[in-house]
Amino acid sequence: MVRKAAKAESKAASTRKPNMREAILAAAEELFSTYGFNAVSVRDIAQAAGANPGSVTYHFKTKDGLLLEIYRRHCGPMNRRRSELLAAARRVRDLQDRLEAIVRAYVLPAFTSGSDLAGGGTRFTRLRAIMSAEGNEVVRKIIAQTFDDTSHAFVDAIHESLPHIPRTDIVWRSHFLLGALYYTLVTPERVSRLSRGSADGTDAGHAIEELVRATVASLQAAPLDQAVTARRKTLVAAKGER
Amino acid sequence: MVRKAAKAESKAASTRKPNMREAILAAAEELFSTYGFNAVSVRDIAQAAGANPGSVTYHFKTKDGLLLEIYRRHCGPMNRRRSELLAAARRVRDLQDRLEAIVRAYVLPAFTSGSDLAGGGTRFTRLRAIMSAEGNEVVRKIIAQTFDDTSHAFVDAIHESLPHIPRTDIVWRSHFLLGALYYTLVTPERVSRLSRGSADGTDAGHAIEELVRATVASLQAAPLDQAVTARRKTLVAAKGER
DNA sequence: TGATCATTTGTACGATAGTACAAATATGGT
DNA sequence: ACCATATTTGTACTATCGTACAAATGATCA
Repeated sequence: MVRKAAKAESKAASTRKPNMREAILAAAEELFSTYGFNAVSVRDIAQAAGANPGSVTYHFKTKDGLLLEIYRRHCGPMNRRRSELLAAARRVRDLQDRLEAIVRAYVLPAFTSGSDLAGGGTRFTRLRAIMSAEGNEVVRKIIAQTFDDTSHAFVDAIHESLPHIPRTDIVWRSHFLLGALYYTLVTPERVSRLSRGSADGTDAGHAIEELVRATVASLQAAPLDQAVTARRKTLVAAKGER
Repeated sequence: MVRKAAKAESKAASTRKPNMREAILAAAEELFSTYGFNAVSVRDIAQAAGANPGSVTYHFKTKDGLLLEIYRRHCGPMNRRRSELLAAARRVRDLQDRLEAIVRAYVLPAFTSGSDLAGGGTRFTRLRAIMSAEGNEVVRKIIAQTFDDTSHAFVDAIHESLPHIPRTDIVWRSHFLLGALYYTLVTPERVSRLSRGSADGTDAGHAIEELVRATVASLQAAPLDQAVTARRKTLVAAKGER
């Protein structure tokens, strides 16, 4: 039915689909990032794109190939943007300001895509969040070979701004940052619900600010080793914890 | 386990041999929490449990019903444990200690299940993480009606310990906590990888400590509204020192 | 225009999905 | 031991999955 309507329209106005390949990519990105990879069928994507299932096979060979292409499309611009912002952040003199700039350089490109239109970055990061949960094998390889370099660069930069914090703790806290970022994009309505309407989880700008502030504070916290010893003094009557 | 209905008619299901039912539940929990709900078939579960596909239908009617039962099995004990720990935490005098105890009361039950075997809590929380990403409708209802109460209670308790922080910020930061918790359980190997082996992402005990410390620090951070003005002061002070 | 190549369509195939259901079997009360 | 019922098994039905492939259609250029 959709196909028929589209066909009729194209005949009447002679407005062909400019690029079916792009339409399929856009539809797949939207559907995958909303329902997950496994829950979306090739036919769903084709229908949403106004295309034929066979076209998907033609352009991307397999469903995994389609996912791969989506990643290829976004990873480059996003990590390039991150590198730029990170380089700029490194040049900030004030240590406190520099740390915040570094965190912002990591978070910002996840919300604003450098290549696509409105919400492109958010959509792709939501997709990454879902894929990391579903544990797709194709994605795992891309992540390891594309994002780990970036992550290492950020950990190093943060470590420079916080020399007294062990690298291990910085890794943990950066990991928490990514988890918080993912979760916010996956279930933004939860924030609205829990705050009883006083906060809007879908407000990307506000989410970034909250996330940056919380992360900077967590990064500056005393590392565990010092914490435990400092804590031991007052913590005696609680539990016989090892 | 042998619950007997008091002389009721045929409908009372007295489970004489809980083995198979339990085996199916355990297998489903393990598979769902590893590969996601959509990627696992009823036949996979049956085979892993050493059962017949028909048995799954008999005991749980549908695949969704099986998922529902897994949630029912864990939600009660976990939230009860949380309430206990939260009540104890509220009685802590020192505000700093109290805040940490509250956060710990939220995190701890997610790792250690009160009802099941070793790793039961971790497994179930991993399942929750995956389900929140996949966006299953059945689960969404349970979450909203079971976990939001608990979440509200924790936000309130935290707000009592940090009266000067607006509730909205506490909601955001608690949200980040849950995201970090989920992500750590879903991809623990990433921590090991990024830390180049100096940290073990699967070490639940250590993960808890890192998470609690980071979260407490983030909760204590100046709220966003005040951030700008507070920042001005330190900037001026820093200028004066140099 | 007609030939050539790229793309889209339509359809089909084998595999697997969730679930239903009758037959077979195990179990507990009397 | 017998019966009633709870459970397990085996199987089949329908729907949908990813993908392949030939035919139809569109576009490009000599």
